[in-house]
Amino acid sequence: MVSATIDDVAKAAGVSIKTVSRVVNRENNVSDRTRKKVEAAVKDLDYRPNLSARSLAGRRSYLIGLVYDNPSDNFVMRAQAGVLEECQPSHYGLALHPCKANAPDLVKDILDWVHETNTDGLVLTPPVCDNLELVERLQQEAIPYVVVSSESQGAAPYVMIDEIAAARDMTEHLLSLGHRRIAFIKGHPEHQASTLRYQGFEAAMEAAAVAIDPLLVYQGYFDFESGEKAAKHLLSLDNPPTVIFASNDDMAAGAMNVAHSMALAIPGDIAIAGFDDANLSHQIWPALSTVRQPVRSMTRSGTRYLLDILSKKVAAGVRVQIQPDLNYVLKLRASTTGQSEKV
Amino acid sequence: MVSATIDDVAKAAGVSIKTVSRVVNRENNVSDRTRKKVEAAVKDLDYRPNLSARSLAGRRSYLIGLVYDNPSDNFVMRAQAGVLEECQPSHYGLALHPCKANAPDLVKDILDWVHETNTDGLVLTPPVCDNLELVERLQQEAIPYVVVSSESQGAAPYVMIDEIAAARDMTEHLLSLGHRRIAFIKGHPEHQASTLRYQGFEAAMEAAAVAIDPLLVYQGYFDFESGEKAAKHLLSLDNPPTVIFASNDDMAAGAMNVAHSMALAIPGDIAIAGFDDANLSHQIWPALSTVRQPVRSMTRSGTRYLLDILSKKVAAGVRVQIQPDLNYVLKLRASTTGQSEKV
DNA sequence: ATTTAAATTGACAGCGCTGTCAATTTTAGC
DNA sequence: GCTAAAATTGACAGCGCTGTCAATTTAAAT
Repeated sequence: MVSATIDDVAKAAGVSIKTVSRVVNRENNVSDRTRKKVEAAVKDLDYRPNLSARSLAGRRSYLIGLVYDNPSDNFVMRAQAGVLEECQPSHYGLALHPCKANAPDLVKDILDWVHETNTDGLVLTPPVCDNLELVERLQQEAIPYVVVSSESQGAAPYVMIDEIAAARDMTEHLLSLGHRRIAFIKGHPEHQASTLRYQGFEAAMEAAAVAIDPLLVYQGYFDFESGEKAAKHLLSLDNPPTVIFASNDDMAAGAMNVAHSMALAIPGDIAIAGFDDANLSHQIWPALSTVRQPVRSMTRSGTRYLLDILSKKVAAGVRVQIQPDLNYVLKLRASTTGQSEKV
Repeated sequence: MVSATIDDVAKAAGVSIKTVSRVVNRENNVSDRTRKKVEAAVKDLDYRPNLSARSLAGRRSYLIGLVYDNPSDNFVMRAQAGVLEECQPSHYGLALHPCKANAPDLVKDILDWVHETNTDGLVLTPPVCDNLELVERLQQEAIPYVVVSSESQGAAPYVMIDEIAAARDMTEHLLSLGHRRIAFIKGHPEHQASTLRYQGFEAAMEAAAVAIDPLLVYQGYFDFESGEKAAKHLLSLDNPPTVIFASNDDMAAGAMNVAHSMALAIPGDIAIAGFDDANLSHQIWPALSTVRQPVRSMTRSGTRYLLDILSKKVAAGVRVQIQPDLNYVLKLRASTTGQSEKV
C-alpha cells in the first residue's frame, strides 16, 4: 500500500501539481472552485505530502530542534515533553541536540547540526542560551530561535518565570521561620539564573533589613558535588548558618548529605532549601523545600511562539517575553518546615 | 555560508558522487585508498549529508525511533544518549516516542507513528518491549526492532545484562555481611526484569541454604511510592528484616525515606540495596548500594545491530542476544556497608 | 601470461515536492 | 467590444541524494 503522491492528486483533480501544492499549503490565489476540487481529491486519495520531498524542495525540515546541556535529566525530559506536545498537532517533529555548553566549537557544532538537519527553529535552554556568540550567529543567519527559562540575550522571544521573585519568596519563607543567618549557595557563574536567584535573595534580605553575611555566600556550580563542597565549608564555620538556600536542588541535595554525615538534624540544626523541584527533591529525606519551575509548560509556550514565527503569523527577531501558562510555585516541605508537605 | 553538497566532495576527492555516498554510508566495496581520499575531502569541506535528500532518494527516513514509558528520567536519558551516539557516525537521526505502556491502543498508537514518521527501525525499552502483541505486529509488518534491557519476546535481537546473576551477586553481598532476614521488594509484575531479579535473589538464597521468609517478599511497582508502601509494611512486622533489597533504586529510595522517618539507622538498624544505579542512588543519604546497568552502552549495542540490519549487513528477524560492551557492576555503598564507596 | 571471477567505481535516472516565471484566464475600465 | 491590469494556473528546473546497472580495475586461478 503505497500512499498517493501529488501527481495522483493532480491527475484526479484535473489540475497541475503546482495547484495541488498551493491548496495543500494554503497559499493565496487559488479560486474557490479549484480549491474544492483539489480538496476532494486529497480526501479521496488520502493524500499525505511526503515530508522528505517537501523539505528538500522547500529547504526546510518541519523539525524543531531542542538544544540542551543541562545536568538535570528531569529538566531535559520536561523540556522534551513540552516541545513534543506542542509539535504534534502541527505535524512538526523534534530533533535533539545535546551538547557541551563550554566546548570551544559550540557555535560551529550547533550551526553544522542545524545545516545538516535543516531544523527550522531552535528551542534553547540554559546554559546554552546564555552564550552570546551563539545567539548572535543565529540572528545573523536568520535562524529562528526561542529561549526557554532564561532571559534572551539577543533579539528573540524568551519565556521565563520571574526568577527574582521566586527566590525572594523563598527567602521570605525562610525569614518568616525566624532564620537570620541564611547561607546562599550561588549557581554556576555563567548561567543567568544564578544572578537572578541571588538578586531575589538579596532583595528579600534587604526588605527585611537583615544583613547578608558575606561569609555565608558561597560559589557553587549547580552540581551535587559543589553543593557538598559548599556545605562542608559553611557548616564548619565558627558561626554557622541556621539555613542553607541552594540555587538549585542538586546542590541542596549535596548540602543535605553533608549535614547528614555531620549528624545534624534537618531542619532542627540546619534547614535547607533548593530551587527547581526536580524529581530528586521529594525523593530525598527529608523532602526538600524548593521552587517549582513549570518547565514543560514554559517550553510549550516557547515552541508555540516558534511555530507561529515559522508560519509567519508573527514577525521574527522581536524580543518579547512570553508569559508561561503557569507560574512558579513554592513547594514547602520538611527540609525547612519540619513537616511533610501540605497538599 | 551554504554547507557543502555531495557534488563538492566528489569534485574535491576526484571521484563520483556515488562513491562519496558509499563512503558516507559505510557500504562495502570501497578500496581503502579511495575511502581515505573521500574521508579527507569530507573532513576538509566539513560535509554533512542532507537528511531530506537522502530520505527522498533512499525511500527511508534515516531515523531510529526510541519508544519508552519508563518512570526513570535517568534511564530514558541514558538510552537516548546511546542511540544518539551510535546514530551520529551513520548520520541517522533519533525520533522520540514517549507512550503509555498500558494504554489500550498502544499498538495502533505506535504503528501510526511509525507510518507517519517513516521511522526505519525501533529501539524498544521496558516495559513497552514486554508487550507481546506489539512485537508480533512489528514482525508481521517487517518493521525492524531491537529490544534493550529485556529479553525479546519475539524473533528479534535483544541486549540485556544477566539480570539473574546481578541480583544473585547483590544478594550474596548481603549474605556475606551476615544478613539472614533479607526482605525483597519485587518490581512491576509486567516487567520482565522483575521476574529475573527475583530469580537471582532466590538462587543466591538457595545456594546459601537460607530460607526465604514469604512475609519478607513484597510486591512493588518500580516507583518511589510503592517502595515507601513496602517498607512501611516490612519495617512494622513483628520480626522485621535486617536488610531490604529493592528491585530498583526508586523503590529503595522510598524504603530509605520510611526508615529515616522511623528514625532507624541505615545500615545499622536496616540496610538497603537497590538496582539500576540511577543518579538518585548517590545523591541520597546514605549512598545506595546498587547494581549499575550500563544502559547507554546497551542501547548503543542495540542501535548498532539495528543499523546493521538496515544496511543489510545482518539478516533481520533473528533472535539473538547481543552482548553489551560493558557488563553490570555492583556498586557497594554506605546503605549496606556503612562506609563510603571504595574507588 | 592468460582467462575468469570478484571487487571497485561511475553514469544516470529518478525520489516528490516547491520556487520561479511565463502563460492563460478573468475582471475592470472605457 | 476592446485593452490593460489583476488573478489564476501551469511548465519546468531543480533540491541533494540513493538505487540500478553497466563499466572498469584488481585479484585469483590456471
